[in-house]
Amino acid sequence: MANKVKFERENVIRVASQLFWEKGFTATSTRDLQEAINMRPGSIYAAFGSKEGLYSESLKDYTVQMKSQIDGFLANSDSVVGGLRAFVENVIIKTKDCSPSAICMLVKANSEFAEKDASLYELSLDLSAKFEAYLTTLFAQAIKNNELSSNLTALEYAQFFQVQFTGLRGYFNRPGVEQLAQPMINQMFDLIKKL
Amino acid sequence: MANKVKFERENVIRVASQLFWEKGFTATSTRDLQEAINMRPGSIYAAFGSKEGLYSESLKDYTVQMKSQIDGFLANSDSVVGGLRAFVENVIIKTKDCSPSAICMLVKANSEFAEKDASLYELSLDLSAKFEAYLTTLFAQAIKNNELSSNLTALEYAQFFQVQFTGLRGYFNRPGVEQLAQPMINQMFDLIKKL
DNA sequence: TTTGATTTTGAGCGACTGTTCAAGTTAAAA
DNA sequence: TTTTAACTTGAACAGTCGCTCAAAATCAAA
Repeated sequence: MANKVKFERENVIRVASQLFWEKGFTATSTRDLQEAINMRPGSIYAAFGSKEGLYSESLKDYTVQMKSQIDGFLANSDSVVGGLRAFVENVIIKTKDCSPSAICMLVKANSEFAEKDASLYELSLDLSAKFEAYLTTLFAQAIKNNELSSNLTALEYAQFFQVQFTGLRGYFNRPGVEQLAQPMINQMFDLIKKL
Repeated sequence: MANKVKFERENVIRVASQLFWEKGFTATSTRDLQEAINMRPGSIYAAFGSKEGLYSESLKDYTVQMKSQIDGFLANSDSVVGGLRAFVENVIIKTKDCSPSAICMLVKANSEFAEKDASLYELSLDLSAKFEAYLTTLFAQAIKNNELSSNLTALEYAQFFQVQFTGLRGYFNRPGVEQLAQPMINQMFDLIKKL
């Protein structure tokens, strides 16, 4: 054997993720990254292959973090819908100011790569599909628990949730509308229960 | 006097707008633009000052086009809500394949510039606010016409519309979900009428 | 036809891009 | 202690970026 890898891979990816999330893929230069993660080009390219490779890992890690965040709120809630509501409130209200962007990194990726960059476009589609599948299992559980009616399928609830959540995050990506967040989240969950 | 301006300014801006809309500001190079609008650097910089200047004009033109598109649908509809529904269906279903992106250029701008580039960030916020004000006048008319209840203010309807519309456009920015568009638009307008 | 202000051209500037790789450093194995 | 494979470093490469400006082209006015 030989020298161990000095940097902590997970931590590096998390820092890179923050930068990519804030600035987007194209607008983030490798020199920005070098400074943020404190690695020299050679090490970065040995570990991740390319800027695209590092972004790819960052985006994957982002979705993992988001899922585990939701799981956390679900564990501390007595209902699925309550857990999701706590998650939405946390993202839109509580962690708004310490987040690199109000807009979901996955949504930003979908927007930035649409039809262009083959590999990253495919990745963002794939991760989006997997997240929708995950949400669908949650809503299936909510229906099973009689938290929600069976008028809609679990997938339809998941779709409505995504549309509403993405729309709200986009809307609150501007200054001076903070006091509208809670009422609009209330409206969102009122609607979900009445669908 | 002297030589006349050869290019047609409006047309150039419209072509540039398509490119910026598709690729985003950062990922669009001045050489991409040169080719698309068939102008050499000197002419572009004489006419628009900078890449940022051309983008600025493009984004402004985009919102003008969007407004006049809505006005067109309103003129051909017997109700405000009907006109808005025709507009939404046109954007999400009918012109989806001939549009540079499924996502609103203004939303893309809000996402790309958030907290970063001062001037373009301000511009995108300003245009967003003006568009919301425009929408609010439309919903005020709809309430006045008894198309919608007075449970919500015109502004609240406008906010709900934007959240839903933006969310839907983001959701349909992926392949293979086309057949869901009409039902989800129906759901959106059912909800608006029941708010 | 000549004039002259205006517009267009495109070579090219300096800065920055993603990436490479030879040389240096590290620490487990011998 | 020496060896050696793994890892880190940072100068530097070729290409692209936004942009400039001297020279050429253009055309209304004289």
